[in-house]
Amino acid sequence: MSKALIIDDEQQMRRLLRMVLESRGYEVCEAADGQLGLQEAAFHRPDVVLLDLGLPGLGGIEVLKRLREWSDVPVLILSVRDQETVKVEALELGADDYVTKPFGTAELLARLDVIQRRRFTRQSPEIIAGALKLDLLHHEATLDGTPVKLTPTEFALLKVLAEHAGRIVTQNQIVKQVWAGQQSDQSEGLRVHINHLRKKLGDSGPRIVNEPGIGYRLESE
Amino acid sequence: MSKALIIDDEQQMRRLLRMVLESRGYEVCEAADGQLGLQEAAFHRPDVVLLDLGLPGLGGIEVLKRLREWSDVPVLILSVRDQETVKVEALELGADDYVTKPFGTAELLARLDVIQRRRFTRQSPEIIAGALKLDLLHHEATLDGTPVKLTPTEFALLKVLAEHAGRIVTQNQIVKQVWAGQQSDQSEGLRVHINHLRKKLGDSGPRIVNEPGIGYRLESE
DNA sequence: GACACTCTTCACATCTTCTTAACGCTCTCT
DNA sequence: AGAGAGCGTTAAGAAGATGTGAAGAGTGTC
Repeated sequence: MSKALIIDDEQQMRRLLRMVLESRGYEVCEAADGQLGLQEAAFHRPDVVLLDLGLPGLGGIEVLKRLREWSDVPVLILSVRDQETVKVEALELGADDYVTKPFGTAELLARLDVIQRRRFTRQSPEIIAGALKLDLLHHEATLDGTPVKLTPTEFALLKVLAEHAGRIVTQNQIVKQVWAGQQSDQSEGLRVHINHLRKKLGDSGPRIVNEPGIGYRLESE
Repeated sequence: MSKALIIDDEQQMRRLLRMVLESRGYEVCEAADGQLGLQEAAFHRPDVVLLDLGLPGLGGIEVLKRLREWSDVPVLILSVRDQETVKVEALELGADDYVTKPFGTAELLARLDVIQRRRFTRQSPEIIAGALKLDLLHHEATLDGTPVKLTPTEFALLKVLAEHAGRIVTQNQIVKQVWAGQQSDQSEGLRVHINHLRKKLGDSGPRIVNEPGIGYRLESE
């Protein structure tokens, strides 16, 4: 049975969520503010976290940031409309998805399913983008079946791009995910590694195109 | 209520499908060949498409390919046995699932439910104003589904306008939000960027209207 | 210690984007 | 009609971002 942690300051919302989740077979625990939420997360080790962005005191973003320092637990953001900027920030920090209040229970459960399933699918860890295949388990990359030798950072970088193949990935997002937990500005080195990747991928594979001022995109032709 | 589009050349099959779908609460529209199907899809914007692979003229595969050029709508393939190669091709082109004729209504509805739910996967925070869509996470703008290339400031500017779509935004407000944290007076350059945006949005998209002496307004329509 | 490998840093060339300035148009007020 | 304000449009230089090669620092292996 899966454990879910609800971090929300409104008691009414917590009660609603608990009902919905328990009816789906989740084991539920609650926290009324960010500080308590982090403690609960550390203690109960939930399988999924539902996090309200509009927390008093320790804000939702801050909670997510600290949580991500030691945990990969899937996080579903609960937000109200017109918090677009905050939502973007949350997703960049590694939140898995979000729902906008007020939300339908069907949608909530569907999204929970998705991010839970993503967890399990990671056990057959492969990312495929056109002719490119990344074997996450063995840290091996193949292009049209022939292996490509990549260094650890190159692999991590390519992984981020391939996960969002076809879409733009912000330099911020890349740096945050590839050099997680480092403070020094790596945006310089990013260019170099992109350069190396492009050479190794050659002409046959997917192209890494730059969107000036924004980030990069992996084009699977 | 969800809208479903049936693309099949056999009238009998269309009638059967319509009955099943309407009993489930779908709003149904039909097309007897691929060409019409694409037109219907563009016009009615269905939430799900049921596509027969054995279409005369413009084949099912071709229809799917063209559909996917501008739409992410979930597609359920209807095929007869022994079309394995074609089915694989369809799935690779972005079809979501298939049922083999003859099929049971229960199975059909079940699969519809599944691919409908998949619509929820991975939501990005976005602003929508008519045909225009701004994906804030990926910094991507699309007009009727086709991507529009915007520079960072253009994107920021359009974001401010789209957030208040239909209402007037003062030049002051625009400048403050787009060039936040800069002191130099950008109200000159604003005109230039508005000009660029109008060109890129073209005639099909929402118009940027000037309110003399006040500011600008995005007319969604 | 020599070597191979990787990551980072720097310098410079190249390209994109931003800003500035200039000019013409339209509208309003006198 | 003329003057001025506000806006649309265009072009060009400035500023900024990216591509690319190479050199040095750190690491682990033999």
